[in-house]
Amino acid sequence: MERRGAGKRRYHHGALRESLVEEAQRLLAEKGTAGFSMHELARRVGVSAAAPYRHFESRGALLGAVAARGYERLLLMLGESLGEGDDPVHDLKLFGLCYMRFAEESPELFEVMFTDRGRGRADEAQRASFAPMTGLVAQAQQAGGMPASVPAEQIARFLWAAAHGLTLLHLGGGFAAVGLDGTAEALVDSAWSALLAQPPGRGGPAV
Amino acid sequence: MERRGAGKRRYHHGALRESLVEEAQRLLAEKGTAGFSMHELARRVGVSAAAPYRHFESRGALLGAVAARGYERLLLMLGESLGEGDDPVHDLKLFGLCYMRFAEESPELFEVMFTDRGRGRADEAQRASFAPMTGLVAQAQQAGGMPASVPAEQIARFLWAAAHGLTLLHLGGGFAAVGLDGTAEALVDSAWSALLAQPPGRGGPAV
DNA sequence: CGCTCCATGTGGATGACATTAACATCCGCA
DNA sequence: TGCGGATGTTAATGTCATCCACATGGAGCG
Repeated sequence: MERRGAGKRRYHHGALRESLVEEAQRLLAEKGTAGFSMHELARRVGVSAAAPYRHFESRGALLGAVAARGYERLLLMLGESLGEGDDPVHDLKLFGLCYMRFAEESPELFEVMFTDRGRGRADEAQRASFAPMTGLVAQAQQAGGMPASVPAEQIARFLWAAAHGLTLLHLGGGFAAVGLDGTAEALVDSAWSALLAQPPGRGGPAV
Repeated sequence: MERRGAGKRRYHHGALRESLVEEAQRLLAEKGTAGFSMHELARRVGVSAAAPYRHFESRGALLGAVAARGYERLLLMLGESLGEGDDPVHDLKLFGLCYMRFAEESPELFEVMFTDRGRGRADEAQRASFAPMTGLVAQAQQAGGMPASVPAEQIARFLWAAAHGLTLLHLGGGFAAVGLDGTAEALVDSAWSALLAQPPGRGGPAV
């Protein structure tokens, strides 16, 4: 009840929507996706349990907003990590690294982002964070750092999937369960080695 | 013991544990992980809401058992799909394909299997389904179908992650959101192409 | 054959949750 | 100044997970 230190308790919060999304991130990080509840969120923000429904249709919608926020942050991080390099192959690696770091930093947020079956702006955001990869791959192909025999989009999609899978197995303890593990850096490194090491002879379609 | 079709209602179910796990899979497939509830499960099996707790410590434990069942099935499928081939590289591809097919067939089960943060025999099962890959990679390396400059386990881990990521993005609509999509087969194919296509010049560590 | 015991079920709490409905406030605008 | 809708509040409703005390009945013992 002690909102605003000055003792003035306003009936109207004034910036509930925003506060909700922010606090939701914290609550999520604390309790995990499963432990997250509207009731507790409202409690923390100092508002009644029904109030959030004036701003979000449902718990899912609220989480959708949180996910959107997450995508914004991810995009920001990706942008920062890339900016300067002029080696697209290197940038692609940084991309993967950044992806993993983000997930490592806020696993629950990451989960919400990719779990949000309920649609939202999520698709758009996902597209936005994927787009740069295709560009980088194309650059790499032109620079001769990557095989041009496969469409850039296809390679990009594969790289994305690899980063995604690496990330999830890492977070979920999949690698540990199998007796392998390591930091995000080590994982991306090893993935990249596996990827760039060339099959001998010809790259024939053994399949 | 199965349902006495016309007979009397037995106070003791006789095979509750088993029935629960079975029905849970159906319920899960129907309602999804989030929609799954102990109450409804009990209702469907024709038993009181408390009964399941005689057999499982918690909802999580029940789901853990379902996950274990899932791993069994996955292992079976993997075993079947591999059996005959003598080309390890091809087998690896089949492995990925099988993985995706399984997930496509029972997305909720798949989710439960890899979401089960609560531990259980899951680790063991995961290890078991991963193990064959390392072997196949090693074979492929010896046969010259894969670069030997990288440890087999590392490559296997990477392939696993790739398959996992491909699967999740496929299921979650990630690819569709980005304007790319396709069947499991097409996805694995394209991933494999991307993987096997050789970088030109030298495979130097650009990074 | 009858009796007792324990695993397995039953009913009925408890406390949390998501979501809604009906009512209260108050901000901004005519 | 006064009013209407946006934003909050309280008080349900119905579902959930889980627990407790009691019921049942099959298995083994006498």
